[in-house]
Amino acid sequence: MNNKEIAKAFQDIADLLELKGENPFKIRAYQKVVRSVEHLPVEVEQLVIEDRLKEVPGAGEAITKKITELVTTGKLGYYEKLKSEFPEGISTLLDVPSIGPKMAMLLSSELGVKSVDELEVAIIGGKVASLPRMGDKITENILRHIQALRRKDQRIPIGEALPVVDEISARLSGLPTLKNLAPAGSLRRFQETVGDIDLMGTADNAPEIIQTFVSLPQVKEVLASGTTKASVVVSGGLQVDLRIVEHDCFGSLLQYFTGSKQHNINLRERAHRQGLKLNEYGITNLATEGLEKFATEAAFYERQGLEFIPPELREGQQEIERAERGNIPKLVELPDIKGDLHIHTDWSDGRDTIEAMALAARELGYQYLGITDHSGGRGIAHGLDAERLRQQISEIKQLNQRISGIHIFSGIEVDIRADGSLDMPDELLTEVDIVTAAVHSSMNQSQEQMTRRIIGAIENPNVDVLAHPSCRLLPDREPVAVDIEAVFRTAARTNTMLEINGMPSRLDLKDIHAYRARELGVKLVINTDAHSTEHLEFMRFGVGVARRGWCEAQDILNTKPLQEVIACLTS
DNA sequence: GCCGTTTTCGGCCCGACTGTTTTCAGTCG
Repeated sequence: MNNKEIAKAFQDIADLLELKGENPFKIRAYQKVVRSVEHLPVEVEQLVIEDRLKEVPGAGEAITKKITELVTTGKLGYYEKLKSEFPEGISTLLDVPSIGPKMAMLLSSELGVKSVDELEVAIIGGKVASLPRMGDKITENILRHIQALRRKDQRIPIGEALPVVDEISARLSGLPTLKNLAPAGSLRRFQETVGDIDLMGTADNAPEIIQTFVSLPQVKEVLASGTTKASVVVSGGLQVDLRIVEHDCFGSLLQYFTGSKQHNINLRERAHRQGLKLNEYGITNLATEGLEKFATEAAFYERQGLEFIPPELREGQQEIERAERGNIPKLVELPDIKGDLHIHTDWSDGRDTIEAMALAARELGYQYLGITDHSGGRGIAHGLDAERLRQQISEIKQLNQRISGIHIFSGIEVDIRADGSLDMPDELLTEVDIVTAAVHSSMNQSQEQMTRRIIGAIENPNVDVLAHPSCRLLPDREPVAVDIEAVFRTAARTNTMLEINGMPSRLDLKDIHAYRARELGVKLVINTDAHSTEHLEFMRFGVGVARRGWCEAQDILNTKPLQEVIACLTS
């Protein structure tokens, strides 16, 4: 049973306990464990085997026992019993925003409603509005939420959200009185998907700023517009909120709206033990009731005796304990990156020439660029065969003599065939500077087959890097079934690097996998998989994932200067 | 159900908003 399934079972337990009206703190305990399991870099099954469940934040004696039962038997008696106490489907009502446990139970007990569809019928039939404490406004609101739920209203990949923010920020940053404009929320934490966008800033003339914001050309609909805050929907359906606040509380406000929820809960619990109360306006000393304000987040954390915690780490894992000890890593940053080692050109399925890509890379300040076009393999458009790869190697040699200021590595993204063999003869792989291996076909293999296939490839001494290891595509294609832990252990043993692919639809390795690979001593490389010069900009997405994986520059090959990379690739 | 620089019981993050209420419960982030 994988972590996703375990998390779902415990989320369901939390929902049912809510419907039951259980102690809210008990419910919170289950929810905390759900979030922990979702962020866990290792499989819970593995922790059960090694008797290490106590390491899961929030798992105490009772929940540890329940997890063990669920993992070892595939069933959980407590969960089954709980489910039997409620009509099936009732917890799906909780998926509708504005419907909580109390209302769900009321709808179920009074009207027998147990699905969103039935709820809609009941509302239209006027049955819901006649219930106690219900009125037309509530039912209209529920209907709106049901329709939004159906429309799509799902979370948007960060690759789509960030450009929208950039565009809006560029427009607003022209306003001379607006300061500190920054996104908050899951976008700032660089989660791979975001629900909506929260922008924050400080200004003396908030109403004017808000007016400019709601009048932007990309705004399709204004949901709310006040003197300090506005909500709009921009083209593409994304909701964007802008909040203008006083300069002197900006630090605590930004911290509050950045979250995550679990991080903030943990932080406040800790503050409470110190006799302090945290809120978005600052820190209150509970004894004196005096409020201290903070213009920056760093000062806000410092006042609590904590090192600054970068937003990407604020997920309620071990970041607060680490900050207490002054032990927060110096995370890798975009300016640390000195080259890109996985890109495509018009020799295979890329758009631009090798030279155009190299010049664009030089423009970004890079020292090197690795050309890794596809091998001919199974139907990949214009893949290189042995003969064309030789030609390309020779062209790269000539280009390196002609172009200064950037070094071009020859390379190949060689296909890992279904049987685990590579789609290019070994003698040719020894002639290129960098060999990147990747799965592009037969993705439905069993976990056993796929694991053997990938491990076989990275055991080949000519393979330097395993590209996009899970092969997932956001938002639709699930990762292939593979024992990722076994892949990491093999990569560590064979000194094969794993890629963090920054293409927004991939982000693969993902954050928690990057964390685990690094922990096991695997060297990582952040690439864009660019198919055109513009795609080289995807590097920031890869860096964002690496930061969420607690990676420092030293963990990443392409933060090294050219000579070190050459030494690494030839060793 | 968890957890401990007020420890093995008695606490548990904090505030805003909304609708329906006549003082607050429910929901959300």
